[in-house]
Amino acid sequence: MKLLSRQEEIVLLSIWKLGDNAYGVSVREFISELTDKYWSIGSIYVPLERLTEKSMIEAYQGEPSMKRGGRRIRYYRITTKGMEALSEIRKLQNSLWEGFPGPAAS
Amino acid sequence: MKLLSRQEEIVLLSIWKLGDNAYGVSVREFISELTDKYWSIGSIYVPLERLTEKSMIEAYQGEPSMKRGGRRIRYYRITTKGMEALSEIRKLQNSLWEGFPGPAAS
DNA sequence: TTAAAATCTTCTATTAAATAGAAGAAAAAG
DNA sequence: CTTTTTCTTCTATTTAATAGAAGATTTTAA
Repeated sequence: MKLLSRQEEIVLLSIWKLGDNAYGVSVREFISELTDKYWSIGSIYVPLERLTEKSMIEAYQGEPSMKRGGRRIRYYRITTKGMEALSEIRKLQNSLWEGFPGPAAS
Repeated sequence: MKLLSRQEEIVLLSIWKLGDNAYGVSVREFISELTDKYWSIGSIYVPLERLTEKSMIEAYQGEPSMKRGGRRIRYYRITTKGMEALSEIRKLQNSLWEGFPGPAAS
């Protein structure tokens, strides 16, 4: 299996962390706060679509009417395949980073 | 500063690990063994050149005559800037992966 | 001493991913 | 009913990853 790209890793983990509140806008906010960087709309939605095509995440519709103005929300959840891809990249990272000085992983 | 790409992370850390034996072919071998995957020549040399342009690594010539047939070897070492980029990406990974089930980082 | 083989890098083309943001859809608020 | 908000779709552009042929340099072997 091909390795996860950086952005795929970040987006996947964000979805995992956001639980039942993972959708385009919330993922973007989460990543912005985490990295303290600007992220364009496309830099979130394009990977979301690609990860969906690869079946690493799947989309589902939220409740028909939720508070606040806006379009119907397209939520995402991570799939088994997505979790496997994360585990694989983590194993690689563990080998690669072994012995590196500085703060250890949490 | 822009985040390191996946391949940049892998190549940088390989150079760091290989110490005074880091050059194109040895980096490629190292990564192949680590990942148990095929890596084309270009998938190593292209990032090496880009990292050099970005001053995250620097090249130096090896001894004029070393054993084995072959062209003069172009060795690399990681720079301060390269180490900083690694530290930055590691910090991000530590936040991102916090709480993820499975083997912790080493 | 030349030819062949080995080791290594340069070069360039192609494919894939990241980044950017305008435009539009849907719902709530005024 | 118009405006404002929230959210996604779409598509263009830039950047990175992948591939491997070709060429350079050195050793080995004939």
